[in-house]
Amino acid sequence: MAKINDNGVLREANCSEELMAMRDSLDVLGGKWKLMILRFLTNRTHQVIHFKKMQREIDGISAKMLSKELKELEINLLISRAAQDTKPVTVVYAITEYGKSVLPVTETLVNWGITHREKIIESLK
Amino acid sequence: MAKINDNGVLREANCSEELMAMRDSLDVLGGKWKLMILRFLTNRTHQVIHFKKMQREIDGISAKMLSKELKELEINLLISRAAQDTKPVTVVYAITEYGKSVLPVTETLVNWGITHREKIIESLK
DNA sequence: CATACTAGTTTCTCTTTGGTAACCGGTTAC
DNA sequence: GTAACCGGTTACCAAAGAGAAACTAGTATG
Repeated sequence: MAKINDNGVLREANCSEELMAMRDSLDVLGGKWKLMILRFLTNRTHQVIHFKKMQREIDGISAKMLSKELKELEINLLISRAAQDTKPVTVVYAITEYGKSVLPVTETLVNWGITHREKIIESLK
Repeated sequence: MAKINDNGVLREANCSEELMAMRDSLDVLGGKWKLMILRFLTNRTHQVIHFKKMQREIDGISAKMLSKELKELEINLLISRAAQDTKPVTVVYAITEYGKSVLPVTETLVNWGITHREKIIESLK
C-alpha cells in the first residue's frame, strides 16, 4: 500500500512507519527473556506452569529476572497470573489470548535460529 | 514432528530445542538496533545507503551505536560494507542475501507492532 | 527441631548498554 | 582561511541489565 512510485518519497514515509511499529514491538517484547517466556508458555498450554518449573526449564534464567519479566508481561496483558490456595502456595502462569498473537514472532525466530545454526555448522566444514 | 504423545515427555525435548534456537537468534539479532537496521536496509535495496543517511533516518540512533551494530551485522554476514573512492569518502551499506532471510522476523514484528498500537488506542477509548 | 518446598524479594556487585560531545583525517565549497 | 560534509573513533559518564547469594514467609515432612 502507498507504494505509488519508486523514487523513494512515498516509500520513505511508509518505511518510517514500519520502523516505528517495530520499535513499539521491541519495547514490549525486547530484552533477553520475554520472547523466551512467551514461547515457553505457548508450548505448554496443556500443562499447569508454576514459577519454579519455569525457572528450571528456561535455561539460565534467575528468579530475579523471571519475576521481573513476568510482571512486565502481565502488565502488558500477554500472560495471566493466578495464585492458588494450596500448601505451599502455588502460582499458575499462562499465556493469554492476546499473548498468543505473539506466536508468529517467536515462530520466525525459532525457524531462523535453526537455519542459522545449520549455516554456522556448514561454514565450519 | 516428534509429537507422539501428550504427556509432555517428547514434547518437552522439542520445546527446549526450540528455546535454544530462539536463544541463537536473539544472540545475533537481539538488542535495541540490529533488527531496525536490517529492516531499514531491506526496505532500501533500490537505494544507495551511506552511514550518515542511516543515522538520519533511523530515529534516535547515535553514530557510536550505528557503527558498533553495523560491525556486528557485517561479522555475521547479514550486511555488506563497501568503501567508495569518492570525495569525501562514502561507504555503501547493503543487506546481503543471507540478511534477507531475516525478513520474516522483521515482518512479524512490524505487523505485531501495528496491531499492538491499535489495541492500546482501543483500550484508551 | 531441622529440613525442604513454593514464590518470590533484597542486596550487592559487575557488565553491558547507551548517550553526549569532542575529535580526527580528508575534501570541497565559499 | 574557514566552514561544512563524510565516516567514523574516542573519552567520559549514567543507567539499565543481569547474576549470585542471602533471605523472607508459610507449610509440611521426618
